[in-house]
Amino acid sequence: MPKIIDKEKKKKEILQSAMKVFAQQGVAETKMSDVAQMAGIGKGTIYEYFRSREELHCSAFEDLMKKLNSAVIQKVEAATNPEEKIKAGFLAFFDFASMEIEDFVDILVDFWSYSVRNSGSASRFWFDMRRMYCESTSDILSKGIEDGLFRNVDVDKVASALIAAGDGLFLQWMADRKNFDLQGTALAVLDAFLNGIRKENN
Amino acid sequence: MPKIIDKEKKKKEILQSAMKVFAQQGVAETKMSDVAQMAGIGKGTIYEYFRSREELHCSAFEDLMKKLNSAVIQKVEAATNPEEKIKAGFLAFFDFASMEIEDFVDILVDFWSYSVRNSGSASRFWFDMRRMYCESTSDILSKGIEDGLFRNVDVDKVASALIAAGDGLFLQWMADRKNFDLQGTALAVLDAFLNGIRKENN
Amino acid sequence: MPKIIDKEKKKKEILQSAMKVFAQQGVAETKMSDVAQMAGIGKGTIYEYFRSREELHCSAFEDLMKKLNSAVIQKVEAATNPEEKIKAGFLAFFDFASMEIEDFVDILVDFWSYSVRNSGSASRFWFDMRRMYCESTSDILSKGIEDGLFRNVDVDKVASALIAAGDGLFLQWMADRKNFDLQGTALAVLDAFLNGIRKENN
Amino acid sequence: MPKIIDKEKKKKEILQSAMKVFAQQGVAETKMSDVAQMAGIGKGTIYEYFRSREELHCSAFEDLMKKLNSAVIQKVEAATNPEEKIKAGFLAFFDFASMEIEDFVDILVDFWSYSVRNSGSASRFWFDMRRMYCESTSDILSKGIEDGLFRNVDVDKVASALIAAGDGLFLQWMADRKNFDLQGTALAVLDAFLNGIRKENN
DNA sequence: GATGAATGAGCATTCATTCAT
DNA sequence: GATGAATGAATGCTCATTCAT
Repeated sequence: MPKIIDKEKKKKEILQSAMKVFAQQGVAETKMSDVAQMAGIGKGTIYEYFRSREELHCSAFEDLMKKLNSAVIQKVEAATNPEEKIKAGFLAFFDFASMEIEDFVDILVDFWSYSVRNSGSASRFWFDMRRMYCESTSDILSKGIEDGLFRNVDVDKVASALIAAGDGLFLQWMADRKNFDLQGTALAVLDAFLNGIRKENN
Repeated sequence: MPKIIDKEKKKKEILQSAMKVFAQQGVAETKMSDVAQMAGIGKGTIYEYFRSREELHCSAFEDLMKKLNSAVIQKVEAATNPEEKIKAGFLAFFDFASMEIEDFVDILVDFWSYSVRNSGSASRFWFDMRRMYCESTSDILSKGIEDGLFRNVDVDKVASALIAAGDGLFLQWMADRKNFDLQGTALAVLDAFLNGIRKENN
Repeated sequence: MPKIIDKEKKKKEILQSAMKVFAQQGVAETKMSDVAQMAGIGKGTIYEYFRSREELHCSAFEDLMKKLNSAVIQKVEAATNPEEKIKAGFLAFFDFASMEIEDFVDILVDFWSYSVRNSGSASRFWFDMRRMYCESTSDILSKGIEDGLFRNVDVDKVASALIAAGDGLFLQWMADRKNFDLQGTALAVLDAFLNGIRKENN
Repeated sequence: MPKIIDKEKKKKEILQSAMKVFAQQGVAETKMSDVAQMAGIGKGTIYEYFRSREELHCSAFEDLMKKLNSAVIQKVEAATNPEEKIKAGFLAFFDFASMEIEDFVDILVDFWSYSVRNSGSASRFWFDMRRMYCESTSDILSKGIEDGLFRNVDVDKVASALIAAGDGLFLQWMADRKNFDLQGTALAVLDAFLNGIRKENN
């Protein structure tokens, strides 16, 4: 079934082009013709692969989330103890953002903006991912408490706090990418957090 | 004997209506006619008070920032010691968001989205406010270290982390306002932070 | 009845202001508010004196025509023989244009444009004036032929030609006021015309 | 296999429709939707071929000027002696106006009006054409003087006068097309002019 | 399947006119 | 009478989407 493979491949190419344009000029300012031009195809062709502008937008979001997700999971699974897993997951987020998709980060805020207001599939992706991160972080924290490494904190809230700080740092960085020391501040945040939950006799 | 109108007052009324509509349907989706209808005036009247849609949008942003700002400052100044000031400032942000302007919070993400991409006056407001919060928080932290209350942390980074966590929590809450315990999580975040920087013998 | 006099005076003031603005920015680009501002009055006040923008425009045209008309008639009547009358009438048109209303000439083309397309009162004014000039010129020419000064030309057509040349010169001048020698060319035109109709033994 | 369209041809069709509407209701009163309706296409389609209303207007002007120009040049070149060339050029203008584009002539005054006030490309076309006519007429007059056919007149001024008379006649005709004998008056004007410059012993 | 010409609903903005004061 | 705040009809232009080829 070579045709299906081609279709999937072309769809991805269009998506990549769309994300490039989304990143360069913002989702709101991106016209279907811009995407077509960037992809080197005709405007109509996009509609062979995406039902509408909306679907293209959601697909781009979904794609971004999936990539981010797998990057984080991979790092977390590679780490060997709770504290390292927390660190790995937290930093992986920023590694991904600043290294792999450098040019695409701006899209995220557009997506956030969009997600807050919509209950569509795009929103669900973000929401689900966040919940997953929280749960995953909670589990790691619970394991750490169980292992006597962490104080007996409210794991759900601390997880939420950590994820929240991650988002917030990201936001700050986006607003001032040139001057904001993302990695350094992220490490400081981690340090503050871990000091806050680490058992004192450690 | 011409009609005498309190132009400033009417401008504010229109701004309030605009913010209501921005909050309900998003900045991008808000039409000038929606604002006019919400304000109970004609479309043309808006242009008597705001040069353009853009100016209306920026004014709304500016207004929100100013209100938020003064709310936070007031609470911080009322607190008497560094830890209380940190707490007061952090929580004031959420009090303001969830209590005073409840219906308007959605606008913030739109503004964030807008600000990241624009270097116009709207962006500057957000950026300046954030910098001010960071500096103000840094000062409080320094004072706390000086007073022997906090560990000798990198105040700028911790301040950044705290602000970041605040933004992130806000974002999470916005995405799931019904289920997310903003106040509780905020307290947990604060607790984690303060535990992380508080001198252990305290 | 002093009030009526005041009304008439104010109406004229508004008209003058309107013509100034018409001349500066063109009839099409002139807003009622521009006229009001130029006249130093409120927008609404214009409507106390003119039923509509249209009426203001027509009145301006009418006024211009009347002034031009009386200037020409005066010069013609002051001249003593047919050739001098022809010269006087022809040149009076340009004297008036370039001296008395210097700043207002641009309005004329707008009026022409308007008149061609409309059968309203503005159009009629121009049309009637033109007809009057032609008739008056024809009469002078007839008198000249009768007196043995001019060849036996078709007076109506020559009159038409002269008026036409006058309009055309005016148009050329308006298109390039800095470089076009209106008086000189007008004299050359007159010379050519008069040579063409003058009895050769003169 | 995309639809292949003769873009140039369609652009001309739209231009023709635009000129029809311009002629019927004036440039100022013509809406883009009127043009679209006349052309039997959608509003948006016009913008596929013309960047803006302004460009459409200029293109119409340019087109008219070019057509008029080539018509005149053709007639002049076909004539064999100076007097015939002068006649041919002068009458060609009116032939063209009254025969070939009958319905479109009204546009000219709008264009004149527009050109007087603007220094854009539309204005330049008119201005350049007029200058060219004057120069061309001057050359013919010079040749006639050289050949001993014409008196030693100021060729530039006489040329200007002739062109001016042409424009003026045109204007008169436009104002009263039904009753004004354009051809007859034009011939009378020519006659008057030629009599005025012709060497008396001819 | 691919295309891009065509479309028209939709929106920001303008401005002549009105009318309450 | 004078005013100017208010209005909303009107318009140029955009762009997602369609569909004939």
